[in-house]
Amino acid sequence: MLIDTMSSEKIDTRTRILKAAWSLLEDQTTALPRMSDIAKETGISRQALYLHFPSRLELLVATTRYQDQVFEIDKRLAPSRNAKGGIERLDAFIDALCSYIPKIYGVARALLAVEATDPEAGAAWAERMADVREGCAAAVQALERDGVLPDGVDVEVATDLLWTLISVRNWEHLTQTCGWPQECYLDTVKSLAHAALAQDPTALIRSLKDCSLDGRPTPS
Amino acid sequence: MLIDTMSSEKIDTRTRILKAAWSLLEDQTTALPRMSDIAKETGISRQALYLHFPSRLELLVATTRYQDQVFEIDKRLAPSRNAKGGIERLDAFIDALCSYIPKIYGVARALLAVEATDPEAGAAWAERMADVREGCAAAVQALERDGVLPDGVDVEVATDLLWTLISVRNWEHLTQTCGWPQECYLDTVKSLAHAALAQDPTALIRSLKDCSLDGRPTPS
DNA sequence: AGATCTCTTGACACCGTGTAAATTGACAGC
DNA sequence: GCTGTCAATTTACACGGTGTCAAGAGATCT
Repeated sequence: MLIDTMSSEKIDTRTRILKAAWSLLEDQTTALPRMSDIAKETGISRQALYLHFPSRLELLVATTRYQDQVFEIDKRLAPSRNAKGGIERLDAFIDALCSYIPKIYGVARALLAVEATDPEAGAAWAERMADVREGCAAAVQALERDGVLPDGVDVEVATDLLWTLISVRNWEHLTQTCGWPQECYLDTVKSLAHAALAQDPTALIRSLKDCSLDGRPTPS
Repeated sequence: MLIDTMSSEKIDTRTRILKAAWSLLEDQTTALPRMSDIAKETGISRQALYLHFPSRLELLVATTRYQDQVFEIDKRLAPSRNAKGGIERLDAFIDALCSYIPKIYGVARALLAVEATDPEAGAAWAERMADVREGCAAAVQALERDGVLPDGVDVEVATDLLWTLISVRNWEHLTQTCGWPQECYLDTVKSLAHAALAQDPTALIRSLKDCSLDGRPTPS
C-alpha cells in the first residue's frame, strides 16, 4: 500500500486498459471495439475488465476523462480564459476546441454511437457538452462586455449558435463527410462566428475564398 | 390476382407494417422500437415481418421511402426547381428541406442510430443525403448563374456549407438540444445561407435579433 | 501461516436479430 | 368436391454481445 504504484516500471492495469481502449478507438477503419477486443489488446481476460469498470459505457466515459487529463485540456483553454478582449477570447476558445475535436474524435464517436440507443450514455455526453456550452457562454459574455456583440442579439441565442458551430457533429460533417481539411474547417467556423457574433460580416466571405478543396479525399 | 388489392377496405399488410413502424418511430419519449414492437403494433407475429422485409434496416429504409411518397417530397421541391432567380431558388429549397426534417425526424433518428454501428446503414443514409446535396449544388449553381455567389468562392465549398446548414444533425442540435422553435431555426439557417452565399452579410444579425427563446423547453 | 488482492477460467443468463420447419386457414381454378 | 398456393402462425434455435457468478491460481504483505 505504501509502495509507489505510479512507478514507471509497472503501470496500473486500469491505465493499461484505458490506453488499450484509446488505441482501438482511434482506428476508424475497423468496427467499434467490443469488450473482448479491449481485453485482448490490454492482455487480460474479458472478465477482468469488469473488475475495473462496471460497464462498457463507464469505460468509454473514463477513456474520455483520461484523454482530457493526458491532453491537459485545462491548459489548452488557458489562453481563452486569460484573453483580454472579447474577440481574442472568442478566437482562442474556438482554436482550442476545434483543434481538440480531431484528437478525441475516435472516443467521442463511440460514445455518440452508444448515445443513440442508451439514455444513460446520452446523459453522460450531455453533461460533457454542457461544459462546452459554459465556455461558449463565457466567450459570448466577453463579447458583450466589449460591446462587440450586436445590439439586440440575445446572449442565449448567441451562445447556442456558437455551441452549434463548434459541435462535434459539425466537425464530423465538414471534415469527415465533406472531406474538408482541418485548416479550412477552422477558418470557416471562426469566420462564421465573427460574422454572427462579432459584427464582422465580411469575414465569412473572405475566409470562404481561401478555402481550397483541391486534394480532398472524397471528390463527390 | 385481378382483384383490386388497393381497395379502401383491406390494406396491404406491407403498408400496415410501414404505418405501424412510422407511428412507433414518431414517439421520441420511448426507446427505439424493436422488431417485436412493430409486429405487435401491426397486429401480426414478429416472424411475419420477415416475410415482407429482409431485415430491420430494410424496414427502416422502406419507411423513409414511404414517408417521401406520402408527403410527396417531389411536389414540395417543385417551388425550388421552378424558381426564376437564384435567391428565390435558395430560399424555396431551404424552406422545403428544413420544414421537411421535423416530419421525418422520428424515422431518421432510428436510421442514424443504426448508422453508428452498421456500415450498411451508413451507406443507405449517405445515399439519401447525396440526393440532398444534389439539391444544394443546384441551388448554388443558380446563385452563381445570377452572379450572386461571391467571386472567388468555390462552388463545392459553397455547396458543402449549405449542405451542412440544412443537415439533420444541425436541425437536431438547434431544435432538440437547444430547444429553439422551428421558426427561429429556419430564419437562422436561411440568413446564414444568405450571409455566406448571397452577399447579404447583414441578414444574419437581423434575423438573430428576431430570435426569441422565451418559451423554450430547456432553459439551460 | 494466514490473509488479501488481482486476475484467470469456465459457465451461464439475458436480449435482440435473423433462420428454419411444420401447420393452419382462406381463397383460387378445375 | 379436391388441389394448389399464398400469407401468416407457432415453436424452436443459432449467433453475437453484455454483464454476472463461482471456484481457484499466484503473488505479496504481515
